[in-house]
Amino acid sequence: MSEQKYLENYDKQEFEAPLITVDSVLFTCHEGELKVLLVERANHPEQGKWGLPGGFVDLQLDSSLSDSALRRLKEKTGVIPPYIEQLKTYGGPQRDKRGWSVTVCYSALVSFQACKSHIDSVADVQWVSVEQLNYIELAFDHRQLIVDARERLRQKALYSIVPAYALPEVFTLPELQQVHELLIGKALQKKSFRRRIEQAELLIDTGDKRSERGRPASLYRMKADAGGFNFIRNLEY
Amino acid sequence: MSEQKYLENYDKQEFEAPLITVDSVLFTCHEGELKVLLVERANHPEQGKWGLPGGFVDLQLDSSLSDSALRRLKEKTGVIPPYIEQLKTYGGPQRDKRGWSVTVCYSALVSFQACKSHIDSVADVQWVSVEQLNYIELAFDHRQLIVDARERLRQKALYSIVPAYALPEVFTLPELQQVHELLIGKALQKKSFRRRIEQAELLIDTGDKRSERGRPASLYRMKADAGGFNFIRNLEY
DNA sequence: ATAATAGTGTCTTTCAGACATTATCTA
DNA sequence: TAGATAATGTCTGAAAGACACTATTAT
Repeated sequence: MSEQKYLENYDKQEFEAPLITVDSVLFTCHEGELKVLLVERANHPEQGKWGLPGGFVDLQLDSSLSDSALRRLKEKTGVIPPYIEQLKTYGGPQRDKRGWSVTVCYSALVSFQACKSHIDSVADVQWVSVEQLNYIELAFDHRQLIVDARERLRQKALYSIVPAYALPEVFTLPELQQVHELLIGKALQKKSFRRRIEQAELLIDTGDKRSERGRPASLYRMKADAGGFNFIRNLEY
Repeated sequence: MSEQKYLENYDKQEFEAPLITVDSVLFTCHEGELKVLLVERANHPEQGKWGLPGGFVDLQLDSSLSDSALRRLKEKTGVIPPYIEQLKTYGGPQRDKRGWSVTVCYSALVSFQACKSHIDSVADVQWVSVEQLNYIELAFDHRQLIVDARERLRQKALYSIVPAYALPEVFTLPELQQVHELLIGKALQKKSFRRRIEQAELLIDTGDKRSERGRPASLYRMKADAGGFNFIRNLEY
């Protein structure tokens, strides 16, 4: 049989296939806390529980998996987050009551300000601090996905400045250090932190300063490729 | 409607879903070369081309995605590889002629010896050195999956001794260094390489030595948790 | 002036790079 | 003994940790 004949006769339904979804763990940093975006589930299964933004791939709308993740995040936040990375794919017969299911999980970062107005305007989307997560019942295995995303981001904080994407476009070095400390779960040496960022020339000094109690801090923005830079040596943990 | 009623009425076929497969890039090191396991495709599509070991998830046999990957690798090599890690998931409408498809890709390592007899006994499975890959037409986007797996393993070689899983259970330090050099694509300082492994106490000296031309080399085996260890400082590249 | 926060100076420590030297095997 | 390969000694350099010190604002 030729390949063409094979394709004409191919029946996608011949074998039972898993359900497949794409979910995202979207983090931000606000008021000194690390927060995750949760969505209240409008439909079964797990109706009424809170879970990660995501859903089935739309074969018409989505031309890639990251497209699908970004489409959902845009729906829920009003913006395309500046950082998204594929985390891991989870699959098994138990994680969804409808049957064998697979979810491709993404990890993303956005500033609180970028989506504040959009999120304030809807009732079924909220930022939840990672501390409060323990007191909320989450849908499916989403608690595990958040744990894994957090651990990955923690590693990133040790050898990159990717966490800067959880801040507004313009930020101070002490603010950035705070995000890293939140993720790593440990205080960092101011000097070490600044030194490595300066030496790698990852930030642009805007020339402006921000003042509130004490000496004003210089304001920086990330260079275009700064998110892709990895230090050769990790911070201690 | 109750969740129970919802589940009873749920029709998995209601929405068109992507095809979903699991593929693995299995590496080994043999005769100073890095090699990848390829399988000749018996069926359409891409019949006759060589591709990665993998296939559709079997909802009865597989209880997780890694199960599915390991089942295929066992079929093709006769053994369960000692190292497997999820690499990345690829999805889109173009990568498989049958339609929108997703593949969850794993990266794995095994010693050449462990599966030599099994692989020699079948005609549709072979080790191909990464150099030769350029001259072989590969199915789907498998060339890209191999490139990505190799790049990930290259990174691992800079901060871990995961590449040791591409060697037999017992190996010498010069052998291990050679695998790292193959992956990183650069000669390493003998002293630096040995020092970090010694200091981290990742290997057990078997007490035996292997002799062939020159001073005999000590034989080591990995400690149980050595694959999970990461150095805080990378080798240069 | 004081408190608060931002930012620097500088010494120590850690660990990889470089490369010369020594050790132990076979032919 | 010569050649080959394994393993060590040791100096240098790069970059993080520690922490005291200075700088700049508001009240």
